[in-house]
Amino acid sequence: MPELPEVETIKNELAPHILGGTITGITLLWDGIVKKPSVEEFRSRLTGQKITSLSRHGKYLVLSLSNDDLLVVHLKMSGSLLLGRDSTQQPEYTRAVFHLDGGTKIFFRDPRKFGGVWLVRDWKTVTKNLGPEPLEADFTPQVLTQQLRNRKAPIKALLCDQSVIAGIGNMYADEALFAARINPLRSGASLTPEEIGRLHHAIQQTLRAAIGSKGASIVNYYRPGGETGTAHFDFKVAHGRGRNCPNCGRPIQRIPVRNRGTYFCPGCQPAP
DNA sequence: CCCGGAACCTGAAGGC
DNA sequence: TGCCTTCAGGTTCCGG
Repeated sequence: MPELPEVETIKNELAPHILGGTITGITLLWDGIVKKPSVEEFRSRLTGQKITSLSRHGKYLVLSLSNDDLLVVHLKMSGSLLLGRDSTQQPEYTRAVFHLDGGTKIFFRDPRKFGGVWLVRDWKTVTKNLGPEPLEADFTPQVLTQQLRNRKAPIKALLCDQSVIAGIGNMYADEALFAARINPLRSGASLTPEEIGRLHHAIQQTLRAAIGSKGASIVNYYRPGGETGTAHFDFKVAHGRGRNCPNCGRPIQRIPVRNRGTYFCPGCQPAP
């Protein structure tokens, strides 16, 4: 499931292969992957454009093009962008292929058809209300305090809310809360300044470590070269069904929070 | 504005 | 062996 560390890794590993390349054509195997504009306009505006830069905003990947259009990509839960050459066999569940001059291909593989691409002038029209980037210098404990102020929802749900913080999803929310020793059901407003300080540190630490490990390959995450990441080997609680807490040895618990599987240690993260 | 739940979508895995 | 249920979860939409 691509979250911030996975999308960051994809951006970094895609860049050297596609930066400066020109899109010569698009093969669509499932039209529904194009969210905006129409399929016809998407194809005509994209063809012939040079890729001038890559950036990431939250879980969105943005390719800047020479005509000032932006190709915005969201992989949602099961999407991957795989590099290939002319001779490469098309992976199963490929929904779109971007052909570049020189023979490079980018396969958008997405078994569950949740992902999408947009061709827009301003990426903010796609990402709507994106909160602060957790790894930017301006993401301070004060900013986190402000984002959680007066919020009654469980902190787990708030961490996964892209308008509160950009880029965190189910896995890293669980990991950050464990590292900060905060129960996922605590309300945002109930956190003390000390707990917010711990959480702020835990979020940055968890995301940075995961980027260092090239992302977590629990299910359906592949890097552009087809390799997996290794961040999940460092997970303490996330997807820890049947395992014990590495700190205190108690069984890791799984509870639903906003219909999402939430893993935590009842000893290290005491109930509210 | 805030909150929680449903819907979207399909393959993998486990139970009986 | 095969059918059924559960799980995986990012985002948007809707009702209260």
